[in-house]
Amino acid sequence: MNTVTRSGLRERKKQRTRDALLRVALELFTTQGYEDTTVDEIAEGVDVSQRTFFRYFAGKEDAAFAVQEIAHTQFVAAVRERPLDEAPLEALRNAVLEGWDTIGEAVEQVVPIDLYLRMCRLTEATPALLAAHLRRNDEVAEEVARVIAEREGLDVDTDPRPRVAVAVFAGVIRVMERLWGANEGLGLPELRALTATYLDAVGPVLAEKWRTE
Amino acid sequence: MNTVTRSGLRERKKQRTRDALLRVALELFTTQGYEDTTVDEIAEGVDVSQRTFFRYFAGKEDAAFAVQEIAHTQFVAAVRERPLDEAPLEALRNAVLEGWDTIGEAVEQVVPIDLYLRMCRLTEATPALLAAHLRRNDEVAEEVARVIAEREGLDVDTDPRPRVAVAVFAGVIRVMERLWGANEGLGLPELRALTATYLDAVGPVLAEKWRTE
DNA sequence: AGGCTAATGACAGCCACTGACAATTGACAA
DNA sequence: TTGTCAATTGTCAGTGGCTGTCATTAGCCT
Repeated sequence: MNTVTRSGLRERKKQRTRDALLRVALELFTTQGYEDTTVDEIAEGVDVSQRTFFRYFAGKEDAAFAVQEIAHTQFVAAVRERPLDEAPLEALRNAVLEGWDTIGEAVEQVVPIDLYLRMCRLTEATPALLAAHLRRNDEVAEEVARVIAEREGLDVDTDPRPRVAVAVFAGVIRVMERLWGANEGLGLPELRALTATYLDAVGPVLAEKWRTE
Repeated sequence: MNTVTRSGLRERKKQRTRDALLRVALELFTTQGYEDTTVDEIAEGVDVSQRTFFRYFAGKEDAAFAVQEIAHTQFVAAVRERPLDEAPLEALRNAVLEGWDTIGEAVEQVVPIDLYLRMCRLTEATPALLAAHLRRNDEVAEEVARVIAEREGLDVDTDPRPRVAVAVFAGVIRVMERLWGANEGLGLPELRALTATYLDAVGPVLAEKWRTE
């Protein structure tokens, strides 16, 4: 005769194991490098078998991006909730800037924010991780393109504009990521500012001539 | 001392081995899938040891992109040789369109062009390959950004415009790649036309409002 | 308490990839 | 032509990511 514990002991235990694996994984990745960290080390650090690690994560890579996925989910949701009177690129811009403001608390519920930022840097510096990151970005772009198309009442497979708009936007974000990865010690506020600066650069880029003399 | 004698028996033999490995690899990839093809199978198909395969290619992935790299190299070269009076995006556009016209002969010297096109489709459909492809694109983008910056006499680390321009361009190309991958049976001419169409869509995308009613 | 089921560990095996060393084979000069 | 040198290759052993299988453990429910 137990009060209906919505979250059984089982569920809580699973959650704790997953969190522990994630934290240990990111900690090891960021301190000794992604390639130089074995799954056995991670599992050992949480005192579970290697097999258990693979029951929680599809692979090493999956653990590396578990936190990033929070950011992606949040961004897509933000785009969905933008007022309909905003133009597409305006909505994307506002959504990403809003994201920089709220990402902190969202991430902090799983791992320290500092760990997340270090992981981002590592991604930029590790070829295998960068490749995976770009592919995930590509998937998010497709999802966002569908959202934009729906906002504008367009068919994403007929009208090229939604996908092109998102591609342009994603490209600029990517440039910003690269820049951030290259410069040591830029925090979230600087990131926000950089994003705005780079998005503002899109207009001038399309001008015919850049040279003034 | 003859400097011309690049054609030692040794050199020719090596070249033949490499070509054979490449052809067999792509043939197997495109017929039975990338993941379902083992390096042992490829090596066996050329009658060399697995170890030898890894002496010619850094990995399975490397073989999959050996041909694509020809296209990349050619594109970068084309951008470099564009007349200086063309605006940045104009130069990129012309370079890529010119690339579609000449890619055929360049590729055909190594593998049948049809094999290359099938490989491109496979890349789009195989997550691991798509990730690697996007990373390589990213590298090319950085290289091209430096070329554009030099053309315009700008410092690529100070002025955001070269990288942003290339990112916008690369984004549009990516959208086109995805579209091409989704539609069966589009050949090179259609690809060329699609590229032009999508590049033309960039301007309208930046307009404030898309909805006309 | 005892049966049911989900979570785990232990083990075997596949595949990509690497280092080391010995065998082979083209290149080149005596 | 032959012997020496260096490049190419094969063999073998080993590491690490990842999966299937099966027995064991541990939460849950009556």
